[in-house]
Amino acid sequence: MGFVMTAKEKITDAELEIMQIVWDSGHPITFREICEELQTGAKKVTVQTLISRLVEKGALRQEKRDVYFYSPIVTRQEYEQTKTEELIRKVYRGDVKKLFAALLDSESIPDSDLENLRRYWQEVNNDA
Amino acid sequence: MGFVMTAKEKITDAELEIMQIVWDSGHPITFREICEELQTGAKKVTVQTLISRLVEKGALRQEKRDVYFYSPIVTRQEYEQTKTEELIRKVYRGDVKKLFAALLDSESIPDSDLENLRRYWQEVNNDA
DNA sequence: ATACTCATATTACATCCGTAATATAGCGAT
DNA sequence: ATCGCTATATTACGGATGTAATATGAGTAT
Repeated sequence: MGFVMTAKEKITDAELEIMQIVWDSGHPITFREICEELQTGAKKVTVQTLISRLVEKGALRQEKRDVYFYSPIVTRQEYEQTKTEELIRKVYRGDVKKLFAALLDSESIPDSDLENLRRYWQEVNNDA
Repeated sequence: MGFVMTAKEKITDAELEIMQIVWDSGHPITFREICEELQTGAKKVTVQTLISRLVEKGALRQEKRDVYFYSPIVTRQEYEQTKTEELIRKVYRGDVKKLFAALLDSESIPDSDLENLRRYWQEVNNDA
């Protein structure tokens, strides 16, 4: 019932880059490691700000060892789910079929997936 | 490629409410009509600001008749497409299959669509 | 000890976004 | 001519966001 939703929905684009790295690494990681993985070219200080905000928001857990270690509180699945539902709700106004239609049309979708999806679409539209 | 993208991607949530109304009405509509359709409870002045910003951004066209009439420059399809690709790129990092997985798992998705989708998913995963 | 580097904290700052107050200009009722 | 309403324009303003400068304190190399 939308109780934890607040945190997940509020992760911003720049913060998401951080979360992706933490999610990818299956274990608690340090500031240093995060910086090493980051592709964005942001200054270290900037990365620190983003991490701090994620901790404030309750998206990351911070454990003090010798140095801070970070691990996700919001899981990747939760986040993906939230953002997907948000897309359906806001953009497609609840109509999932329209999302499918867009997927079928997408140029950013590779090859084989598309072909399968297309077949599926035919089926659905035949008995509808 | 990617030449008009700027405008579409930058339509914000509040602005999207306006676009949805303009898209729904198949013809150029006035400020008054937009206000009547809007559910958000925003003050008229606020609606004006949003419309102005949409015109500035090149999402809406403004024609002076007796009074201004607004019609979309960015189409609903273009917008849906852009936002969907954005989701796949940023959240799923290009992996469409993961989007499907999330759809299958979604509690916010109604009934029969889900059942069809589930079947499709089985097929795909059987020969993969 | 000194000078450097690195982790962390505090503060800054421009732009965007949601929301709106205020101002002006035209039209219709009196 | 005047009052009031409506359409449009201009300005405002707090919070979020992306980006970062500055400060501080601990550890390391010399």
